[in-house]
Amino acid sequence: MGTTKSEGFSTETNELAHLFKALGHPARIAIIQFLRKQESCICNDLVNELPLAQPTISQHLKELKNAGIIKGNISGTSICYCLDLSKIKLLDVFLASLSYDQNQSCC
Amino acid sequence: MGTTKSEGFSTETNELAHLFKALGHPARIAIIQFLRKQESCICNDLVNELPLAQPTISQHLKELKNAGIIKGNISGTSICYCLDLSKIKLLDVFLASLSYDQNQSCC
DNA sequence: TTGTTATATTGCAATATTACGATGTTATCG
DNA sequence: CGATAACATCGTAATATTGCAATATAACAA
Repeated sequence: MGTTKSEGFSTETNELAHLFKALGHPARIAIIQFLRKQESCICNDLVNELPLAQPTISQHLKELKNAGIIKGNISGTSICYCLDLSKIKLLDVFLASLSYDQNQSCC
Repeated sequence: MGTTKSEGFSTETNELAHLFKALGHPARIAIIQFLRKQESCICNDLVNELPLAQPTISQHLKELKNAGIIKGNISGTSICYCLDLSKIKLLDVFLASLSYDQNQSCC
């Protein structure tokens, strides 16, 4: 155990969980907030922005890329990372679907 | 290590990460999907719906409650769990804020 | 070539998460 | 009262995550 049991759940459920999990770390939220703030999406100075060592940041970027939340292009010596809005939209749709039902019958 | 470093990040960043993390497991997504599907929000038969043992489900419910995503009221022998939409809305607002900027200058 | 800059990968220690059997707890039923 | 039903909690094994130093790689500059 320690392993997440994914067999009994639908593909959609598993994908949503995987995306949410990728966002479930302050460093990764901070990366996304920084990307949003940036004019360009080149983020070479992330190391100076976050209170984490360079390998740790690299690891978090990898996880976000793996989940499909950001995409990166090599641009000379640095790398250009940008948000992939299609995945964000998936999450947005899911969360929005929760607000429609107002069966507040007991709570 | 193994411990998440939260000191260097803003309160908002940490809270968002904490909420997303709570959603980062298929069982917890399934619980929320089930809550959405239900007419009433009494969810005593979650044990029959999910491919997990009762203590495991109880643990996941606790985590969702801890994050403030669901709230539970005792109702006789069973417990009534419902979504707390205010937290959902926080996430919704964050995700929506990512879609406004269209600085697709490189990717 | 040598050096520098930007990033990735490896390896590991510390800690967290997941899952579940066993066992509590609490309310209701007979 | 005792039995049952619906949870919660405890304890623990297996595995995952986090963070970083050390090291590798790759592109460019001098």
